[in-house]
Amino acid sequence: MHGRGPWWQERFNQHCVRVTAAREVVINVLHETAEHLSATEIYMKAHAISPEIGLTTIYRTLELLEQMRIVQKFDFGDGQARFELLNNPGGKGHHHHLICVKCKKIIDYKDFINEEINCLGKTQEFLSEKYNFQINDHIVSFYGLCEECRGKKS
Amino acid sequence: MHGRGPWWQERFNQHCVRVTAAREVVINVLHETAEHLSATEIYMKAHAISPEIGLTTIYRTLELLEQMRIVQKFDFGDGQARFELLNNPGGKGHHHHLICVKCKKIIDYKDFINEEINCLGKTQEFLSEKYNFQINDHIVSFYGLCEECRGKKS
DNA sequence: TATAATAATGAAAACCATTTTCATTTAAAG
DNA sequence: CTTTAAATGAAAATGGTTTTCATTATTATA
Repeated sequence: MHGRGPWWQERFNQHCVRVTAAREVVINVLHETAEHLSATEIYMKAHAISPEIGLTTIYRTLELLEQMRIVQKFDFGDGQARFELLNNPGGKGHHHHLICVKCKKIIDYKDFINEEINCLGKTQEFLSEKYNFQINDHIVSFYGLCEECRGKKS
Repeated sequence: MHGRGPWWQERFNQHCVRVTAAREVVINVLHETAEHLSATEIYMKAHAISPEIGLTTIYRTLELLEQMRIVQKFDFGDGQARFELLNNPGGKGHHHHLICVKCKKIIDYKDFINEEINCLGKTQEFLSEKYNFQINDHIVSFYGLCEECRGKKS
């Protein structure tokens, strides 16, 4: 069923985008950690593997991967974008977020995912048709204050 | 049942935050448009009403309102944060987003909103207890490519 | 295999949204 | 009215992200 090469190869082909060393490194770095990495963090890890890769390329690659829906970009409010591989929404690694707006703490959760996925799935199907969108994935985030921050002033 | 003064007055009191002219203006500006305004756009509108209000205050006010959960901050990927009043999640104005990752087009939708809210409500209750969070609201966003962008290269 | 055409890259500079500093003003408490 | 702490504006600094531009690598074509 599956072709040769990694799962994302096909996406590259669809988008007429070349598979380069830098892009493979970025995907591998994300695959190894897969948790909320910033562009700079990705750069440092990638740089450790292939020192010739520049920060600019990291940014360009991440933007590309985002548009190909291989990567999801997040803003948790701490001033820098963060990225996660999104190989299979609805699959194993998929999770949602619980975010403290004061200290920016983030909790990944998977509880009730089935019910949520079910419900979101219906919505996705509907929206996809109504607005003629090719929907690939979604973000669900809950916002509030964690225990420690609830006490604080200002 | 309701006290005197606008609905957000109580929040200010809870958080020991002063009600100032600038803050009222910001809330009013958001109340009038209530759609995806950036800090600069809010500044311009606020400035038109009260020219003594500076951009810095706009930023500070927005951060404050975000922490008090009077305002929700969004990142749609166009390089600047955007803000919406979130007076009543589950209420009339509440909506979710459908975002094109290429052209950054945003569609507000309310379809299936009740089912989603319903389903998310259960999750919220569960998470709230499990992680001891005071959850005030949520974001649901679908990502993909719109009709026009699906054809484009690169 | 040569050659042409296009895409990808790195380094440095530019950009620009957001934050910080600091001196001043304003609001609430006693 | 006085005191104390919070809020503000202007200007400067910050720092994540993008652009520019010259160079290199990749794919298509002859």
